[in-house]
Formats: sequence, structure tokens, C-alpha cells
Amino acid sequence: MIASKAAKTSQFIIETVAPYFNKHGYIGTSLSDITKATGLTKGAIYGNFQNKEDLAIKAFNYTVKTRLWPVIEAIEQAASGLDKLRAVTNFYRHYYDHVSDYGGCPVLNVGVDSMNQHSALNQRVLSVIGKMTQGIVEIIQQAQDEGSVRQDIDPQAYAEIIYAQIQGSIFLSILSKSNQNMQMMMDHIDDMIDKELKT
Amino acid sequence: MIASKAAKTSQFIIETVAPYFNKHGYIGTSLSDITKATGLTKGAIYGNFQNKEDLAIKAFNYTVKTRLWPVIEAIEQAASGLDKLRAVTNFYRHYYDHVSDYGGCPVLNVGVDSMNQHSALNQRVLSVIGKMTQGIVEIIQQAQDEGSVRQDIDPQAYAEIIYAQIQGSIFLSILSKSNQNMQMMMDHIDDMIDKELKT
DNA sequence: ATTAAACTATACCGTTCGGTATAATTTTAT
DNA sequence: ATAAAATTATACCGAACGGTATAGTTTAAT
Repeated sequence: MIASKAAKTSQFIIETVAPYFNKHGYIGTSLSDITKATGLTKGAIYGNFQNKEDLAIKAFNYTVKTRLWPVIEAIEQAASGLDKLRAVTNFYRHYYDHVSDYGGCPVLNVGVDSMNQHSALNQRVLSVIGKMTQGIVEIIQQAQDEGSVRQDIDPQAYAEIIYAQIQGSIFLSILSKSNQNMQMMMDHIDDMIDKELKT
Repeated sequence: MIASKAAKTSQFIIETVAPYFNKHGYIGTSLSDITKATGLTKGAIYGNFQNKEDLAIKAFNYTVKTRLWPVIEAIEQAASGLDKLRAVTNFYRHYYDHVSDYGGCPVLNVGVDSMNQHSALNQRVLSVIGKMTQGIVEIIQQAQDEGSVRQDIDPQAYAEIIYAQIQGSIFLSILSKSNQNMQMMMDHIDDMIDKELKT
């Protein structure tokens, strides 16, 4: 048994409802939406998941995996710290097309959706944000070790600035249904790296 | 009759439910939440508003008024274009404390909440974003007229960059329940004005 | 072929949803 | 004092909500 029937069904449910949760939020996604989208019955859903929140968390994890892992792969393929920074901005240059059909950015959507709750979803999105920021921190540190970024730069501070700039441009781009703002922001971040970070 | 009873009640309802809508979103705010918060009955609510959406829009407008008008007043009190730009960053330096008890930024919250719908609320938030951006455009143009900002700067492009940076830092600050990110970002925008925009 | 697992079909639970209706009461304006 | 306006109290509507239960059927593994 390489993959049990149940495991395959669970995966099918997750993949099917993930964009729905991303588009309409937790409350906005009803069980009838879920059964309608999957063509399965409530029995099948509750046979594979504890409850709605359990499914929502696994759907969020899957969305993060498919929408954000490509940037990690792009980073890994780059060798130098500076090239890794370029890989980040180049990834987000195409991010709008990467998530627009999917209902937008999962970090932004679930972040705002769970903003005033202390739910498991809220913890998960905070964890993702922390890991993304930490990833940028380590890239900047690597570039410093390689001597291509100034030593007096605070990696944590710049990582947070860069990630905030990315998320802000995501917000405006997706709301206005145009990748223009994202493109401009990525150019701006590239400029900032050249003018402020580089030795 | 300076203010009719109905007008006062309508205003009372709006002011009472506005933070609730801001915190929990449109679907997340039920009519029983509304009656419970106001101490009024459904009859009173539907006597003063057409329906739930009508109330939600008026609550959003009120929230925008109280949370965002202060920045407009601060801008008006500044004389030069450069001082007006400083007024913007100084306003957002205190924005976290200004909105944290209120459930966060109305533009961000309603923007994401209505992102995948073409509702009246979505149109309203797009309009607010357009006006905020246009306001920054005109400030940059004024500074250019005054000779304090370079002529080759594109006001529209920089206004959008600045507003995206602001919204991104709002997102991260409110999610992490700390104004640190906002403070850093406002410093960064001030630096950018000094180094890139100034003549 | 047999057994266990997976899923369907269906009915149901109590609760809440947004919204309507209406009579009775209170408040306001004149 | 009176009429008009505003609000309460209350019951109700059909629909949907998340979740549970169970008998029957299909599918998969051995």
C-alpha cells in the first residue's frame, strides 16, 4: 500500500477545498460548499477530518506549500546571498499570476481573517510569517559573510522591511487586480539592495 | 429639531457596531451581535437601516472617518509638501495605537474581507485607497512645484510605493500586535524621501 | 472469496442566520 | 393635549449552519 484510499481521498479533499478557503475565508466556507466542491458527502468529510477547523488548517498548509515553496526552491538554486535576494524579488514579480486564480495570498488572507482571534489558524500564519522573515534574515547574513552586503546593516530590520514591502504590494495588487504595484515594488526593493545594502 | 431621534439612534448604532464589523468582518458580524452590542431590537435596526449591508457600509464609512481623517487634518496643517510628507509618516507612527483597540486597519480588513467579491463594500474600499494614493500624489506634486522634490520623480509611482509600504507594515504590525514594524517602516520612508526624492 | 475499510444516502440534532410583520408602548415634537 | 415618530416585544419565516448517527453499499487489500 503506497497510498491508502483514505489518504488519497483526504488529499483530494484538501486540494479541492484549499482555494475555496483561501478565497472565502473560514466562516465564508460552509460544509455544503465543501461537499458541493468535492462531490462527496458529509460522512466522507468527517471520516477524513476531525472537524471543519482541522480541514481548514490542512488546506492552509497545502496552499502555503504550493504557493510559497517555489520561492524557497528558487532561493536554494541561487548560490550567493545577493543572487538569493534577486531570486526573492523575481519570484514575487510573478506572484500575482501565481495566486490570482487561487484567491490571493494565503498569508495575507488568513492573516487578516484570523487577525482578531487566537485560533490555530492564526498561530499557523504567524509561524509562516516568522519563517519567511527568518529566511530573508539568513540570506542577508550570508551576503554579509560573502562581503557583498555592508556589515553595519541589521539583517532582522531589513528582512522585516522587505517582507512588509512585499506584503503591502501584494495587498494592493490583488485588490486592484493588477500586478503593476508588485512589479514596481520589486524594482524598488532591487534598487534598495543596490543603493543601501551593497558594499 | 437639531438632530432627530432617528438620526441620533442611527448614529449610535453605527458607532457601536463599527468596531465590531471592523474586527469580525461582514459575515462574522451577525444581527444578534448587533442587537446585543446596541441593546436594541431587530425592529430598531431595520427601522434605521435598509438591511445588514447598508449598515455595514455606513459603519465602514464611519470607521474610515474616525481612523483616517486625522491624517488628512495633519496634512492640512502642514504648509510645504515636504512637511506634509512628514505629517503622513508621523501619523502612521502612531497608527497602531490608533487602531489596535478598534480591530485593526479598516482598509486592510475590509479590503481582504471583500477581496473576492464585487460588493458595495469592495467598491468603497477601492475608492478609499484611490483617494489616499491620490492625496500622496498631490503632496509630491506640490513639493515638486516648490522645488524641494526632483522633477524626474514620478508622483504616481512613488505614491503607490509609499502607500504599499504603509499597508504592508500595518499588516505585520497588527498581526504581531506590535508597532515595531510600523515604526521601522516610517523611518525607512523618511530616509527614502531624503535620499531619493529630495533635490 | 472474504474481510475490512471507505464512502454513500439519508435523516436528524439544536442553533443561528438575515429578514419580516405587527401590536403595544414609549418618546418626541407641536 | 395631541398627533406623529420611534422603539419594544414578540413571534415567525424559510434557509442554512456545523455536526452526529446509522444502515447500506461500494471499493480495496489479502
